[in-house]
Amino acid sequence: MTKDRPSGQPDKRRAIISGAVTLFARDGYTRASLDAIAAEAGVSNRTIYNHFTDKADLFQAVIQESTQRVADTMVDLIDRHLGKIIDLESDLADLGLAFLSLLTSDLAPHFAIVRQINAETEHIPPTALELWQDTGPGRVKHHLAGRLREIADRGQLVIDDPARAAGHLMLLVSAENLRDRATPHDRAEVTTMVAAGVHAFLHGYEQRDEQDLKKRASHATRTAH
Amino acid sequence: MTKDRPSGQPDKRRAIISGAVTLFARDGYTRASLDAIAAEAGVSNRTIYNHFTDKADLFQAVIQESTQRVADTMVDLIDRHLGKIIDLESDLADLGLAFLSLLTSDLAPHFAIVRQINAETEHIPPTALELWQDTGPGRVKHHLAGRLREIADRGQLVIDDPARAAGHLMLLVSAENLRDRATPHDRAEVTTMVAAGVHAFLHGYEQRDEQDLKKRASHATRTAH
DNA sequence: TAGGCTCTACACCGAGCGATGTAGAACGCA
DNA sequence: TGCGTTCTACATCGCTCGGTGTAGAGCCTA
Repeated sequence: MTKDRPSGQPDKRRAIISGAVTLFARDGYTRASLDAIAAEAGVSNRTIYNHFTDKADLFQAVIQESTQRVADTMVDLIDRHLGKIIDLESDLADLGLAFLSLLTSDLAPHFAIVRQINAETEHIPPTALELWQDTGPGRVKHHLAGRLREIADRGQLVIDDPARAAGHLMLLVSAENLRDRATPHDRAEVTTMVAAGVHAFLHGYEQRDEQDLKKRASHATRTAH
Repeated sequence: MTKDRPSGQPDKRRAIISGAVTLFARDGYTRASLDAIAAEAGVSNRTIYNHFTDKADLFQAVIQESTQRVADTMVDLIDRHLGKIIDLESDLADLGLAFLSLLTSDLAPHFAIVRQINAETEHIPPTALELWQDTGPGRVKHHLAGRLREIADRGQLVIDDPARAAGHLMLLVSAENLRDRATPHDRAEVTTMVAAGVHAFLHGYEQRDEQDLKKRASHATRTAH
C-alpha cells in the first residue's frame, strides 16, 4: 500500500516515522494518539494521512523500518565480532556486550516496540507478524547460526542445530538475565552477566569429575580416527 | 486499598477478576473496556466499581492474583520434578515440559498478561512492578535456584551462582525457542526443543576433543585430594 | 418484619480519539 | 509565471470509554 507509491515528501515521512517510533515505544499502539505523534514529528495531523492510510498502516511501517535498522546493526555486529575468531570465549562475550549496549543506544525505542509487538500479537495480522519475524529476529538468528556453523566446522564447537544454538546464545546473553531492564546498568553487572552467559553456552553446568573425565578421555582415544 | 476491606460478595469478585484476566490477556490494558469485562464476568458495570476503585486498581488485582497462581503452580512443579533426582537430564527435561504445558493450560491467559506487563512497564508504578517481580518470576527463579544448589551440593552440577543458573535453565527451555508461540505445537517439536535446551544447559557447545579431555583428565587426577 | 448491603439496569457526562473536510499557504517544476 | 502537489491550521463528526448518579430489586441478619 504505502510502499507502492510513497507519496509525500520523504523527509516528512521520515519525521513521522521517527516520532511514531518514539510514541509507540513509550505508550504502545492504542495509547499513542495520532495528534501526539503529529506533534512529536512537528507535522500536521492531516499530513500523516497523506503518507499512511491508517493508524495500523503507520504502525506497520514503523515496525518494518525499526526492525530493518536493528537487524542490520546486529548482523553487522555479528560479522565484526565473529568474522575472525581470536579467542572464542572473549569474542562471544564482546558480541554479547555489543548487543546489550544497543539497549541504551538510540535504538532503545525499537526494543520497546518489540515488546509492544509481543503484547499486541493478537491484534496484528499473522502475515505481518511472519514478515516481521523473517526480516527481524529470524534474520539475525539465521546469520548468527551461519557464523556458529563456521566455527563448528573449524572444530571449536560441537553444534547439532546451528539455529537452535544461536537462539540459546542470544538468550543466555540477553537482558532477561538482568534484574531491572529499564535503568542503565553499571557495566560491571552487565559484564559478569555476559561472561556467565557465554561460559554457560560453552561449558554448561554439568559436573565433570575425575572418573567421568577419565572415562571420556579413554573413550575419545578409543574412537579416535 | 482493595485488600484492606474486600467489600462485596467474594464470588462476584472472583468472577470479575476471572473475566478481567481473560480480556486483559486478549486485548491489553487500554483496549479492554470495563463494559466488556463486566459482560464477560456476567456482572453489572457498576458492580466492578463496588469492588475496585479504579481500572488501574482492577488491573493490579488481576496481576497479583494471576501471578500468585502461576508461581504456586511452578514452585510445585519444581518440587515434584527436582525433589528426588533419578536421572538429572531427563528430570530437568520433564520439568521443562511441565512448564511448557502450562502455556496451553487454563493458565494460558496469565502468560499473555505477563507480556502485557512487559509492554506496559512504563505505565505501571515501580513499586507494583517490584512486587510483581518478587512474588512472581523472582520467587520461581529463587526456588529453582535452591533446588539446583542442592543438586550442586551433591556434586552433580558445578554452579557458581545458582540464581543465574536457574535463569539460564528457564530461558533454555522457554517458549522463546519455538517458532510460533500462539499455536499449540506438536509434542515432538516441543520435546526436542526441551531436550536440546537441557542438553545445552548441562554440557554447553564447546568442543571437547581428545587432547583436551586427556589434559583435563590428567589435571583432575593431579589435583585429586 | 425492618434495616442495611449488594447487585442490577439504565441513563448520563465529559473527554479523547480516529478519521475526514476545507481553505489557504508554501513549494517545486515546467 | 503558472500549475499541481503537499503541508498546515482548524473545524467537525461519530464513536468509545471511564466514571458517576439513581432507583429499584434481591438477600441476609437482627
